[in-house]
Amino acid sequence: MQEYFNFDEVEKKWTTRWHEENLYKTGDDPNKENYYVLEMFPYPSGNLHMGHVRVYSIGDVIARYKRMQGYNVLHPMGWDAFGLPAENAAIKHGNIHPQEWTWKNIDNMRRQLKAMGLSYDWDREVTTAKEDYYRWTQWFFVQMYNNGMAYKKESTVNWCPSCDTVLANEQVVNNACERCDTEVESRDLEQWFFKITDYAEQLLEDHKLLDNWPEKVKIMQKNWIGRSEGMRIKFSVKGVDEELEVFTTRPDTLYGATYMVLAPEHPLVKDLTKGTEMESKVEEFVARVKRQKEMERTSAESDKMGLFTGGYAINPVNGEEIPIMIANYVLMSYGTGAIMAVPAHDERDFSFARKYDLPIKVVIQPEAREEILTAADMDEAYTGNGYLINSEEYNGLSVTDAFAKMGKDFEAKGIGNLEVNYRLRDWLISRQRYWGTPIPIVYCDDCGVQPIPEADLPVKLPHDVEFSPTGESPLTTVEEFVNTTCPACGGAAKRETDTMDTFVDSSWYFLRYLDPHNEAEPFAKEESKNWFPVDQYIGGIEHAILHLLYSRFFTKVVHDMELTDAVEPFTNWLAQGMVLKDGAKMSKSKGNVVDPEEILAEYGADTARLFILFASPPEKDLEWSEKGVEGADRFLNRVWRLVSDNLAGLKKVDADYQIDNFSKEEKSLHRALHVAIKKVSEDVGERLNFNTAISAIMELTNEVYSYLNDRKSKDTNYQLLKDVMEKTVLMLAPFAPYMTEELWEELGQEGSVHRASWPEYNKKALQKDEITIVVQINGKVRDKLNVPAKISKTDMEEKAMDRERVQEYLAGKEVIKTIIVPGKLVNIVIR
RNA sequence: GCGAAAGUGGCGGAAUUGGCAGACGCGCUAGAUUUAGGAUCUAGUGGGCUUCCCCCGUGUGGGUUCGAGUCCCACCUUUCGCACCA
Repeated sequence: MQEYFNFDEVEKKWTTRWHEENLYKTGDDPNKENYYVLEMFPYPSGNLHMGHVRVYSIGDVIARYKRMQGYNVLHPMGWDAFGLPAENAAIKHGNIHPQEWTWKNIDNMRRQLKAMGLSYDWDREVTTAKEDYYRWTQWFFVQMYNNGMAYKKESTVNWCPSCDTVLANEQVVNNACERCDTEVESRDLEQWFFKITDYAEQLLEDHKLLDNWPEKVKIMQKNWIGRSEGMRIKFSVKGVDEELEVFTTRPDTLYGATYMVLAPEHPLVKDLTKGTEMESKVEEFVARVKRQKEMERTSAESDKMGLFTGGYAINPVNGEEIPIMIANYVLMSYGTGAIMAVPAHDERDFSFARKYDLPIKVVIQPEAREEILTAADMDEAYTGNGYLINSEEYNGLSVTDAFAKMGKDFEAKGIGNLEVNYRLRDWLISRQRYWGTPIPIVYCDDCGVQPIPEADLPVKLPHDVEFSPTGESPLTTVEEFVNTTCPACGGAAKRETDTMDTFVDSSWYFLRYLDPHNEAEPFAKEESKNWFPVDQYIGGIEHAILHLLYSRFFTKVVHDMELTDAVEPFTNWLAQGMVLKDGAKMSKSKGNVVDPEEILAEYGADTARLFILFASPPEKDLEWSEKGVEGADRFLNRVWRLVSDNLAGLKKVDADYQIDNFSKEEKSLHRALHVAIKKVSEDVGERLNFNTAISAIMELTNEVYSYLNDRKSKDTNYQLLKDVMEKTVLMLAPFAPYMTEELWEELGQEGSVHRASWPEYNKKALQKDEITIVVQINGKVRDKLNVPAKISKTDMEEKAMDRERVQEYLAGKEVIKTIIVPGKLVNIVIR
């Protein structure tokens, strides 16, 4: 046996054997429970980065641990292979096709993942850009078109001028493109949408089922969905035969409405101003607001701009005539695009009213205030609780009671309806780019919009395309693609040329893994019963809204299509932290990138994995440290040497012994073993705290070293040592799969360590004969003493009191009381 | 502005239920081994001090408690999310 761990040799040896034995094939033992662990699949950029190393190391430890625990484990890997960088690379380099670029990257990254020793079932590899996958993405689209979940409409959408395509709302961050950070523009276009808003309530409601999701992420999604309860109230408009509807969360302040505001895009604006002296002014104003960037318009700090339209609305409760304004701070995309303004009790309305000198009428009186609140002494809106004033029969009611009573009354009188509104918009899925799933729709002059029949799927993405971005989909230039026949009438028709957002591809890949070779359906329902939902999902928090919300939506759609019983895709989600170097995220521009390939070449996969799991708990950010990597390497070699140095002795015996006549040192080592098993099992299995699990194994290893050092001249108990080493190797196996496999073989074991059972601890072995208790005087530790483990409370107190040191402290003082925590401490309170 | 999380040695971090703060690792110091270096092993390593005794110590200030890193209140700093959504 080598004296040190030669990772290169060992990795080569076991990579081959594992492949030959198909060791990580998904289990199908009917006597075992199933467990599905999944990490977010990568975009094939070409090379792994440290973030990948971290997330896949975490997933692999869980997969390996669960296998050893006796589960059938589904642990698959694939490629989020459609997307812009492939096209951009093609444009930049001129001579490489996006497909070729992608396939090449996948090959390289697959090689890198394999080098990391990850236990994937590669037979289930899924690639979203392959026909056998996107065919089913299209199939889902057609199903969704047929049940009304996919539809086309013209609206104002976000356009990224750098990516030359529209974006979904979720892909716009601070008014900039989530991918390239370019400021987005608004365009009015006809686009395809998924009706995610139909599921707004359920997406919120079902957060309840996601106990083990980070609270933060649920809050982010909740904010994004933006549910608010309120009322839709109808105002009549003076002199115009039309009603003006507003949405408000404060119907209780209706008596305080002193003006109305329409979004500049509101259709009523034209009706109100047509032919009036205001017409040209209003038109000018609308044009000005439209020129304003979305950012300026929707930022809380920016100035509110408004203009009187000349029209008046009638307050339905008291008949008051109130002026109708238009203003930039009211958005057409939320609610009805119009509001009733209650400046006394809404901050935005207040600042607008002050700026344009509009009346302010107080209708809520703060409970705590003695004198009556008036508009004159307000310098900000009062939005808190209180009771109603200036509101006729509702005077004196609390805000909550008024809301309830007015809601009921207004509904009865036909003034308004209780309504729930959401900030969430439908998901815009069309993209004007080449490298994506074609939308399976044709347009026929006679039959209109026609989905492609199932039998004709996939609509293949043509290969030879001039894909330089022009703002229109590159597919429009491919005549063989565009010109087709109508599936309904057989006449000439044209294909949809937009492709789908790649987030569509990744919204259901976790379902395809269940049954990746199924040619008849996206997956068999039976397989979803076996494996779905994912028991443990792992990935970056940057997808808190995007991918995770879309996947939840998709799962609910698939559920309602009766293809699965599950309503949520990911039972547990671990959001892993970033990998930092010098306190900052690794990036090319900062020049602080550490290439995983170099680390693997220098230290091997086991060391790289061990370090990245040891340096920090998985959900926190991790500071990369070359010294830390060396430390991990040192530890693995310490374990290796324990086996190699004692191999002769270990080979002679079995791990079989009676503890009854163990020496003190042997007992202590035996106990340390079982303490470690308990700790590691809990940390890996329940807490997912791999850093402390590894430190527990290190402590055990340190115990073995001190045991061997203490006994230099005496006999080593090889039976015990063998047991300790076997179990150390088992516990280390999920972290360092190569080295442990080699040691397992050296220890004379048959079969793979990764098919062996996880060790169990013995409760009895954890017990101590003698324990150390602490004696405190007034809460300060003053003495420690060793006592039998089974000592009674009174004996504890007695022994503590007997101590010389304690007596010194007690001299001349009065003992007020003593607190005794069994097995831990005695605290003597003196005065 | 609102919301959430965090703040512990020189560094990464541990302390799971209110009970010995600093496990484990890095770094550092000393010793052993070695021709030397590296590697390895052993011991030490929060600060102070009248040095084996005591005092101080988990962002700051207060509080609850026999006892607080942990609970409560106020504040500071950092990170993240939201930010005219009616």
